[in-house]
Amino acid sequence: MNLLKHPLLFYNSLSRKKEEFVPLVPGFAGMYVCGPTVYGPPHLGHARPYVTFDVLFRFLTHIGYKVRYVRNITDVGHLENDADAGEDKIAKKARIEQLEPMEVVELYTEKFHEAMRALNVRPVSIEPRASGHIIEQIAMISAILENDWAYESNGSVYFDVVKYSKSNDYGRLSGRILDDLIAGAGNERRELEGQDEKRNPADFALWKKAQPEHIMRWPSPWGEGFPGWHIECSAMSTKYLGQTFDIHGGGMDLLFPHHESEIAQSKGACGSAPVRYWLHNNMITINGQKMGKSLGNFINLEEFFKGTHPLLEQAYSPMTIRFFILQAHYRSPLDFSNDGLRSSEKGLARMLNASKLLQRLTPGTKSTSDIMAWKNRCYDALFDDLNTAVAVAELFEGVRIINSVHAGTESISETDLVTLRTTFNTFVYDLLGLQDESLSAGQDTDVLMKMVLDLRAEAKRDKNFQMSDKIRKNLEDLGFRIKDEKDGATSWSRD
RNA sequence: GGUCCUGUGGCCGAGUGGCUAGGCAGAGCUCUGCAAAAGCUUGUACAGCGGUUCGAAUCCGCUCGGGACCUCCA
Repeated sequence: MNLLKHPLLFYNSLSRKKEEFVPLVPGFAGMYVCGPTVYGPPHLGHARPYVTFDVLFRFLTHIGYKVRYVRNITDVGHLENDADAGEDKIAKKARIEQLEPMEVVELYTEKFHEAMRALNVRPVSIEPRASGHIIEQIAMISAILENDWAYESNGSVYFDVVKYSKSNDYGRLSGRILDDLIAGAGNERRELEGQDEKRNPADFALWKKAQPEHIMRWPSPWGEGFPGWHIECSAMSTKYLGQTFDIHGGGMDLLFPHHESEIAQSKGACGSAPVRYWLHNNMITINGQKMGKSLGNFINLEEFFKGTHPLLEQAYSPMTIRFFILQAHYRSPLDFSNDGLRSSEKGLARMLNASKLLQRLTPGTKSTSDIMAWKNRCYDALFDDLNTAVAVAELFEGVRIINSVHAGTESISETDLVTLRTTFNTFVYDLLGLQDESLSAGQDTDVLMKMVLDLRAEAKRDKNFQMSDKIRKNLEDLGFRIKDEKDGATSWSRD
């Protein structure tokens, strides 16, 4: 089976339906995902897109694509909506903590990377920083100005949405109608600084003049300032993936205005639509409400790993979080709950246990399950809009087969066993990116455990169950769970 | 107010015009010195009300509930 030729479907936010993925250049895939704004610690909401698109990255690579995956670090810009409107978020945080802005950026960039490593999110191909691409952003703004899609006003540059929309479908991606935006602008909109500089409230900033209190600032043809809220992604995706590229991903909350503006900027600068397939993951909610920085209801990933947040009844390991996310389809909302996380934790343990069992399964003469059909269902799930939820369900069918063969109620042929092993391990470890966190016990522990279990086996042979049970109990108290297998062997794992 | 999404068994969560999702929890049985695990069996859900259809949880309409975006946010 040539996996590269297999139809791969994506739900494209632009067309609002599933489309077959056809890359711009056969065999290559360009992918851009909006990265984090590094002015705070990463929270559960961050985990979703980065885990989701990590799986996509892994899957595209697995089926034979040469993938360039670009995910930015936003370390400049973005206005705040409080009394200090107009001030750079990062600058504000810096002032509060008495740090240089770049110190804040470094701190939270590293925190982000730590969390990603813990979640086994693979490093991306290129991770550009907005602050390192000021020149590119200025160049793009200049191009937009030259094409007359923007205007300068009091040291700032704004994109002329009204003019642009006369010959372009501004609002197509987000399903917005410009008249509605303008109509709603008068009452519902907050008083953002600089509104009076705009020709129309729907216009958005490409470059903002720096206020005196603004610490992060760069020189530009329009004076000292900082880039607008959306231009970095356009500039960096263009630089590393080209004027038009295959896949752009991000959270649904970025549809408008961020991604809508990206399209307008790219068309304004280059004349062509930047993205062929727009993929958006849904939100993680808490008590049915979006978990987000602005709502203040987020739980940091570190708090999950340590169980330190008041809403958490226990700690949840990175792999539990990852598995929890993958058990839902990326376009569905996912509600946080202790019960949900706990069931994911148990389910994952069962799956990884089966994986260990699989390595020492012995083949029989024939197979009682259709392994090829099962394998195809696993692949079909991911080919159909990256349905990890269905893939996980199929893997549990694999778990059932593995356990049944081990228990002797089913059998498997030698060739099917090879297929089962390859497919199961490929999906669990390579594609879903799960890992067994209990395996990192170390060689010393292995040796010692073997000795202790040998002693216990001896006690059992002597029918000294009092002793064997005591050993088991003591090990359990130390966090080691042991299990007597049917074949007389004893396996162990860490809690 | 506008645009869009959504409502599935105790909980979490797939999916589809007619055929088993899956996980967790629960019940029973089997295996086992005991334990743990595992296997087998079991629950017959799709917000409500209409309509289309031979047949709808799946399509359409209405009602009710929840959410996202419209302002930085994954």
